[in-house]
Amino acid sequence: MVTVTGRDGAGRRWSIGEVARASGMTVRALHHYDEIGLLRASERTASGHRRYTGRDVRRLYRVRALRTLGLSLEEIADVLDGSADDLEAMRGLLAAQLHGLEAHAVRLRQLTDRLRGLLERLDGASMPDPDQFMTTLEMISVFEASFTPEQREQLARRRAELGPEAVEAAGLEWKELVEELLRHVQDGTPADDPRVRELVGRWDALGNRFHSTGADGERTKAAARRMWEEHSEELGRSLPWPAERMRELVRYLERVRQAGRRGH
Amino acid sequence: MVTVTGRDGAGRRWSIGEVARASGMTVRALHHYDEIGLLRASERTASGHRRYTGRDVRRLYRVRALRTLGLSLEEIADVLDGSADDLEAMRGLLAAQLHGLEAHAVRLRQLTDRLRGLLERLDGASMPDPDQFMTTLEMISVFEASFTPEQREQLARRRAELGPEAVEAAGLEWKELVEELLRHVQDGTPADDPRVRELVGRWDALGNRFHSTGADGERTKAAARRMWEEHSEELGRSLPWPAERMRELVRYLERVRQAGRRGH
DNA sequence: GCTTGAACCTGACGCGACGGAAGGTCCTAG
DNA sequence: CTAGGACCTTCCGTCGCGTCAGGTTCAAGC
Repeated sequence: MVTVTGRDGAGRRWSIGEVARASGMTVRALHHYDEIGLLRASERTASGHRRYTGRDVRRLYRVRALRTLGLSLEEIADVLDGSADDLEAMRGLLAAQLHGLEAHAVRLRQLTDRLRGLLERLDGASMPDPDQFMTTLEMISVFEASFTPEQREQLARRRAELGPEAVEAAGLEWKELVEELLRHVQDGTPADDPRVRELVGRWDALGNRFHSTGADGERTKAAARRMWEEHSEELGRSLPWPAERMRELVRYLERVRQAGRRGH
Repeated sequence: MVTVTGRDGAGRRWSIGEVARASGMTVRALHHYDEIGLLRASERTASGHRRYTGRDVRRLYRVRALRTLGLSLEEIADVLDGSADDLEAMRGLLAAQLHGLEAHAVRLRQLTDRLRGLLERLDGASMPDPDQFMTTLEMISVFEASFTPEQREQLARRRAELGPEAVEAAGLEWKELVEELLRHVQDGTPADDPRVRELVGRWDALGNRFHSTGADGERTKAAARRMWEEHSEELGRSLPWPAERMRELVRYLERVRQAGRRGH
């Protein structure tokens, strides 16, 4: 008198509401799965009500399990309809999913780190001016758009190697260089004047300290130069000098470097 | 002869294509920002082409910067249109964002851990049967639906405290209990028989080992019992006994416990 | 058989941040 | 004058459902 749940003829049938309550899904979700063909009720009553068989319910449990792993409904349909529950396909899918999630986690970590850093600076009361803060944000945005993630990481490593006081000192030296060069721009000092040539040499050396050597370093330097050329406007706004004068300065720098190459 | 970039009259205008190239956004995105009112070009040519002013471009840079922090366009519009760039509002928004992302990161970690665990089991070759693997997945899904995340963590901690060999031993003891009790079910042993009462006592003690004490532990136990009652079908499928007999066993257990309470 | 309330049905819109295509207008250089 | 590139608006699609709206069916009580 053993009731083997046969291929599909025998056994209980469940209404959509019963299935929903038992599985913790909503009726609407089941409707949706039916619509997209992921899980259709094997039978309908004469009036069109869905009747789910035991097989259907088992399939739903698999769907739900795979959903909690973050798979898309399409991926779930593919693997469930794959030839005889192919374990290899499943393995590949889960591995790919893990890969994607790990990549996502890395980006998330970077984001939270940046947010924490920003909030610290905000809390440090060292930034009382809303406009200055927004401008800092803009600069960060320019910075991020100009370098690849690898280059940014390279720059961060180099800064860490140099240490905070060296970075601070470099900032001060750079400030002096800007002041002096701005005076030369205003005075119309020719681009092949040895004095400005020396100043630009110090400028470039200063920049080099923050780049590593080798082909990667060169590419990073080129990206930095492009950033200055294309975004001197925005970068200038966060500096204590007028943006227009900074643009002129960048153009002047380029002329001095060219004169140096020709003179050599 | 200082050209102060006036309120809005003077200065360059940029076409949408120029702005897109300079900012790294797509023309379509700028159209979208215009549509939703986040960033509209201050002017139009007679024929309807957008002309962006310097102010517009500056706003775009802020939008882009805030987007890289993961804020929604609506949130960005709110802070940018807030009264005079309110720093407090900004702080609150960024703090909330950080909070949300941290919560997201936690869920992501749990997910990747689970995926890694599953893949290890798959690689361990200890699971050659696709159907068995799918059934394991279903059980996980039932398990996760039955307990709150806190309860799951509580159970995991308790298992770790007991150590793997104690868990293994408990599994074996439980298996024996099931076999003996199934025989009593089949033999129709009355629910108040001292032998089954003793067996059920051991069963409950076995379960108690995995729950912590106090109100939390009680709630976890209740959730476990509900899981057994409502999902003996699915749980039974992954066990070496027929589901129907497991269902009978669960009902029998309940009768024995009631008889015990009455007899006392 | 009738009524009533719960359960069920289909169809459609909405969300978020755009991508992409269709079909037309405008601008500029040759 | 013409070609082609830049620009315009409008609309559909994405993903996984939630949430109506408006109608039909079911099960129970009278």
